[in-house]
Amino acid sequence: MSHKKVRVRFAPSPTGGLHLGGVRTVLFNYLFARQHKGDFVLRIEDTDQTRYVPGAEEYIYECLRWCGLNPDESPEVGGPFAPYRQSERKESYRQYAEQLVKSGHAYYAFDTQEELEEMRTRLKTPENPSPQYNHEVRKKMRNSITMEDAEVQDLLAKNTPHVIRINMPANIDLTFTDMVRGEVTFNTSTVDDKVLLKADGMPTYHLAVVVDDYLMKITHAFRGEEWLPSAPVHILLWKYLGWESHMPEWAHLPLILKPDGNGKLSKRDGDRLGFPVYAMNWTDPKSQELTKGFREMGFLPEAFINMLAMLGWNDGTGQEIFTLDELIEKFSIDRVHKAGAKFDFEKAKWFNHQYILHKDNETLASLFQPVLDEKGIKADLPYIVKVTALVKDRCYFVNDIWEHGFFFFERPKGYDEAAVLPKWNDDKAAFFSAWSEQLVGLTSASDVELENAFKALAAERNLKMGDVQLPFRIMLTGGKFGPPVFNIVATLGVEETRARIANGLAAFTK
RNA sequence: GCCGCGUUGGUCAAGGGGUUAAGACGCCUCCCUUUCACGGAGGAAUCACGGGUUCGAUUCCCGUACGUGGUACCA
Repeated sequence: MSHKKVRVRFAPSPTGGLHLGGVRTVLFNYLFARQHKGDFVLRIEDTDQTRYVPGAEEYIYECLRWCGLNPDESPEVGGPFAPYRQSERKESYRQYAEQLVKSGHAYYAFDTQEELEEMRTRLKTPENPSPQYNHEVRKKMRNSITMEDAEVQDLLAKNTPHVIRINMPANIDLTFTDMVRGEVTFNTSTVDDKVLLKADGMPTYHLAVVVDDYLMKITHAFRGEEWLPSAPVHILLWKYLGWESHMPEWAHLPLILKPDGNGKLSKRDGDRLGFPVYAMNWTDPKSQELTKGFREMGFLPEAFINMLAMLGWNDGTGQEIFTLDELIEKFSIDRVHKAGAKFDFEKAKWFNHQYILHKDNETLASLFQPVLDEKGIKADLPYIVKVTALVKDRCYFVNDIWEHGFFFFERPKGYDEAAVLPKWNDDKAAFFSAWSEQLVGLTSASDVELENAFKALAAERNLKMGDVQLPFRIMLTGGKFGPPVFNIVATLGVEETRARIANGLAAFTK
């Protein structure tokens, strides 16, 4: 078992944007595979044809590319176990379902939707609000257990719509070991006769996941905790199909919850609370509704991944910033938390901030350039790099470079007059005129030289630095913000600075 | 309702029979800075409750409460 090559899979159904919990599942799969020199496969679980959403599959590929978590095998890149799209494997499932019928572990059921509904409403009581099609109920339904063999054969011969259901044992305790939770026990009496093969011939998730994990030689299965209650179905299927010794080890990952309580985080919460839930922007092809993504919000993929890794896992040392390679090296499934975690967007922002702080200015600047392009502002890269270096300290997102440095690209549209006017006087106006003249000779001065010259001039005219530096800043930026004044001057250049002094002087001297 | 899983500051969490119960985010104070950040130093704030077991439980066991997931021909 231990010498088997590790193979893991991420198996999303292409029904919309990829949720951050999904990306975390990808991450854990990926880390585990890389750490064990194994394979990471992407399998598309598109067995529900009624939920097919165009574009969702391509979106998933793009997400994984952006995150840098590329699969070794997938519908896109192929692989030795192709096809990787379950709809294309349709034909392979029926035989296994039939095999289960033959061995008595499954049966044909001919109940119509209406009959099922009727059964549920009839059996529904306050004590049992959701009646299940189980070992008791099946005795009163239309299936190959209650009907005569001849009748069943007849219905089958006439192509009567039917499903195949698992025949859950009435009362056995099923225990298995989960890598995250340890021993977990279920009694089969509490689980229903799940449909294995639908009337349209497609398998349900329950059958497909077992058959494909077997066929694709999956050794470890990671999935969200919401799957835990159906684990007994899957385990029994492995057993009934005769593959028990090949069954993967299970790991049910804790859920990511809403920040304000009450359930799993959903895309609606993002809209409601103002942060992304999907990895990238997703536009619903039907409604054209746009759901915002982390990528477009200005998250760096490394930061996004790092943040996700810490949601439910830590290495025990207190370290929080990890490169992907470090994560591959240090990740361990026994250090995955059992309890769900409320998502904290403030912490997510902090991660991105850390990555921005340590990212080189050239990369940041080129990521920022499109923002300028969009605004129709032309600036060359070296200049953007200088600006980036000056403002990145206060940026949580790449896009924030604009918010904190817009005045490097356009002149102030207005001034914080309340901060200047009350203390404005002729002496100060004269000082700035003189300073502007002096600047002509300082075209290649450094920020420090500029500051010294400014200080000397102020002293000469009996003005305190504090009295003139703030007005100067406001002339240049419009307000009480931005990097150190003389860095701004050095970046803007003498010519532009003089123009702004002139404008400021005009505005303040009314 | 039933079944499963869980519960350490507001949030993420380390720890796991004897500790001043780490650390991070956020919040607050101060220093640096004649803006704001960055950086630095501090601060407030935690073992859900009740029973056991034990010389001793935050830690182990059992209950309760609460949270969360499932209970589909969805995944």
